Amino acid sequence: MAYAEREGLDFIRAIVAEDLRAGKYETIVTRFPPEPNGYLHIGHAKAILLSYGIAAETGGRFNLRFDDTNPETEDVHYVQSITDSVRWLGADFGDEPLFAADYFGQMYDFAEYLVRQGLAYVDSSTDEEIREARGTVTEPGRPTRYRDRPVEENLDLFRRMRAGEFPDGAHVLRAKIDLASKNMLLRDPLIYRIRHAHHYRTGDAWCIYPLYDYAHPVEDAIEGITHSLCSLEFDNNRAVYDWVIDHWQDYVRGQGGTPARPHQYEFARGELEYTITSKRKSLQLVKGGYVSGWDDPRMATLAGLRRRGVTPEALRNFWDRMGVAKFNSRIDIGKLEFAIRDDLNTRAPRVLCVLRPLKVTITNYPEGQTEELDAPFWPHDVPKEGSRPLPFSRTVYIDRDDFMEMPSKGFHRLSPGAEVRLRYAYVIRCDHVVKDDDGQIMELRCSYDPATRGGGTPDGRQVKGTIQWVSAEHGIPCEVRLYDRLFTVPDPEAEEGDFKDHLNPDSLVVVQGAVIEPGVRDDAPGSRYQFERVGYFCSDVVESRPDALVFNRTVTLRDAWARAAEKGAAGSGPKPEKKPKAERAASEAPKPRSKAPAPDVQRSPELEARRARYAGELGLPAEEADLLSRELATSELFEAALAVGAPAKAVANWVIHELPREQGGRTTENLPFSGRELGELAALVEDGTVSVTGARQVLAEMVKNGGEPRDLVASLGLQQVSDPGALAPIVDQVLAANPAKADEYRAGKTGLLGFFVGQVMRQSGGNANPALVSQLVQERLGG
RNA sequence: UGCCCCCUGGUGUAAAGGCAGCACAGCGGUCUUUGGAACCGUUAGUGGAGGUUCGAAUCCUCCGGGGGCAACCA
Repeated sequence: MAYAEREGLDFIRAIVAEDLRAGKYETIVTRFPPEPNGYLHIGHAKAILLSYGIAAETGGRFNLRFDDTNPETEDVHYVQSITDSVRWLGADFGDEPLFAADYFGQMYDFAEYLVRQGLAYVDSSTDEEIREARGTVTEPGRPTRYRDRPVEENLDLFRRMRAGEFPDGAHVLRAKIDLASKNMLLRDPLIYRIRHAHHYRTGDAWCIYPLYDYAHPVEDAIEGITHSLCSLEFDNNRAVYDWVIDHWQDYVRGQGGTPARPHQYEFARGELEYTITSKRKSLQLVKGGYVSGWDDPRMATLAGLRRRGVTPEALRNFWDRMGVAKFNSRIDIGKLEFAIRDDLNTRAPRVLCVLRPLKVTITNYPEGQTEELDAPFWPHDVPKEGSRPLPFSRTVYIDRDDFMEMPSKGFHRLSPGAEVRLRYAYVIRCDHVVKDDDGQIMELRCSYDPATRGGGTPDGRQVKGTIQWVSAEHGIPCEVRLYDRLFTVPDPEAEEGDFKDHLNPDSLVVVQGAVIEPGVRDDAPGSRYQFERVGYFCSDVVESRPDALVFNRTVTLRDAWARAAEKGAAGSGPKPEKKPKAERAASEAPKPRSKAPAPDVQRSPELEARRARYAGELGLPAEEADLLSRELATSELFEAALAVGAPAKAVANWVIHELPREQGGRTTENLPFSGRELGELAALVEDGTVSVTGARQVLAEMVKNGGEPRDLVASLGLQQVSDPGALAPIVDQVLAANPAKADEYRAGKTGLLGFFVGQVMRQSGGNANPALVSQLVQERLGG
């Protein structure tokens, strides 16, 4: 992955690339922090692969850290399965996983520090009291009567909590942040609670346990994590994360250390159509016997996928192709299937297996004769070597689906009187259909063409169909498990009622009595194959044995014939309508308004008066008057800028449209320049001294370091060039350098105007008059 | 209901204010001893309305839609 260029990188990798470029970190450290209370699923794979991938690509480190701060739900059994899955995926986390529980001592010490700093307090309210005092989304919270406890009392109580003097729930430790915050999570979050519970790792050493919002940032800081990646729903938690980290830094510095400064970034978790990932619901499937266990090949768990025959590489490629963004979606299951096929195509040797055997007697093949045909394991386009001898005899099995007594149009396999090729063997013709008394087809009597040994047709005749077969005498019976999607609807959890109502009754079809070529008998458990024309399979690691082979279908082959047949079938129409991405089209879309309505903004009388003056006396549009008078700081800035003398409209544009872009995270109050400078900048644009493009560069510099606009224009060399005589040569040069594009433009691709203007602007160092350039380009190109 | 995040073809995504591109799916074709694979071609998109700008998917505003937050879970 090219970190030198950020183009094409997902937004998180772009941030990492930028941090690396800026020298913010020497090495990138990421982590995957599962709670050991369940199995990993395919969505976790995305998170693991993202964090691990970034570390690997940048030569950094990746930690697997168990976030085991809740003794009541966690178990060492999950530690094992999660560790196995992460290793299987190929995410290298060093020798051993890490455990949050190992940091309990440091977390406790830091908590005492917070107490001593007056940043945390022991609240002895009941949980209902705390919840009630927290307020609601529309009302601020209120302090409980313990919020202003003296530091010494807090410290004493906290130490006694830790010493085990109190029962569960008697007290909690809370961070003292802001009870009135619009962000509910900042309303004095709980950071420690009392739980006299046995912890799978620390035993009974602790009876107080830290909560997520406190524990997680501390864990990250202790490990020196640089980029802490998590899913979107933790967005609101980032404010607490940063609060904790900020104080952690003070704490560590106070001890003479140099603290790490991790940052949290959120991305959309990966969800897949036709699967569920909820721990609770998955457990229902397991407990209720709907599946055989957490590693049932139909489960979206990594254990299940693995048993189904999916490789880690397929998963890696899949998630790589999916990318990373901030939009929650459910991914088309077909994309996963593609990635699996794409991977297995070059990985799985081809073998012959007949799922539903139909006996074929080759009447002109000598009774008792056997011969061995050489059959390659790989098709011509897979660059791998190897073949095996395939025994052929007078009686073979073919799949019942490959014979049609009354062939439909376009069917080119076997039917009465027709020819088909037995893969790697001979061309046969069906002479006679043998039926039982009920009319069931029992056997086909065919003749073979000895000249076609190996499958070729020396006479050049066309044999369109080629089918798989197995010698009856040599083939070995086996069980084949055909797995399909577990649910019949793309989003089972979103459906009304019980998600189990949407279980696919055909998600597992067990085929007994299939017959496979003998060569596979002693292959290792878990071996993967393509059963030619059928699909990708692997032998089941748990239940397959040489004398009782069991194969799991990983994925079917893409099947153009089946698709065409389905399409031709009576009125089957387009496939089940997909749920629109978002029911966005409120089709009776109402009221296009010419002017956006001013929202209800509570304004002080003073600001209200200003709004009226901006709209009236200054003649600004209502929307701009509204925007300028919402906050005092903005209004003050505007007024000061106005005093310089530039037109109100121009000044308003800079305050409303240009400043926010450059402002970044800074608040208007904290800008290193005042309204006067902004007004002067606007004036410089008005009198043509600098172009808007150039002025934006000046503004960016002003936001960063302050300064006088006029001086900056000079020092940055941004005096606008509006002389056609000076610009024309550059325009001509750009046009001459891109003759093909010029032709395209003349042919009607007018979108290229922006390209040409952009090129000229770049070559002129950003100080050409863009309107003039645009005009020049259009003149030259006959626009 | 307050705050926060998000919205690009059917699907997943790219484009740091300057050519809307890639992949899957679809459709059509070539090739083929797998109705597989590969290859070629092709359909289709910036939620809406305003604004800023020479130029907007990108910046501003409003509207619409999706998601998150009022656990002593993570």
